[in-house]
Amino acid sequence: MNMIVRTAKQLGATLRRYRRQKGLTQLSLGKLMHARQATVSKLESGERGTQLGVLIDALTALDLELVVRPRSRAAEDIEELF
Amino acid sequence: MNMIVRTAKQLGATLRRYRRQKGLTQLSLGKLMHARQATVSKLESGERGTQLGVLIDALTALDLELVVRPRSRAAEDIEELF
DNA sequence: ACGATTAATACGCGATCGCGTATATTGCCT
DNA sequence: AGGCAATATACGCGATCGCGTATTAATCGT
Repeated sequence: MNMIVRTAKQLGATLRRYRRQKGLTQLSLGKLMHARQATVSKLESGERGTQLGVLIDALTALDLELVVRPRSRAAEDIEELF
Repeated sequence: MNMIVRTAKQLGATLRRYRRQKGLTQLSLGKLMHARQATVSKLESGERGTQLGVLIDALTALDLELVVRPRSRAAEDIEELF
């Protein structure tokens, strides 16, 4: 279940999905990454203003990693799902 | 050439690599994404404080996408390269 | 339907962003 | 070595972050 992400909203939605999958609440995840529940909320809602560090901390806490790669044509179909 | 990224520094280095590969300078990329050359510089240097929107704009301008996925054990070996 | 957990939003604060502009500093090429 | 392009830093400014704390609003299970 690897999620392709091109926008802040997609990124937020993806993180939320992984968080829930791990049975975490915004509060518990926030504690893991030393951030407030409100901050997690903003990140997941796809606010572009959020700091990069918050994203990195979330990835670490959720045991996720990023792959950066050229955009794939195939992915464009999937994009609609968001 | 898909880059695995777990830290802000790795992310910056990866973006720089892709930018150069496309023959762009920080200035020209900055114009594409409506940001200053200095902002691109900060992003590539891996400053965690950079805003998420800047990253997204850079990905768009460079025609890149992100894949979010569980951390792979194998990737840990490669990590040292950074 | 109702209480309880979870998520979204608010206020004031200090810190820091990206901005325009400008100036070091570095790196490359002949 | 010299000169130019590319990158890193700096200043002041307005905007916005994440923070602590708290309060709505939404979601869930029974």
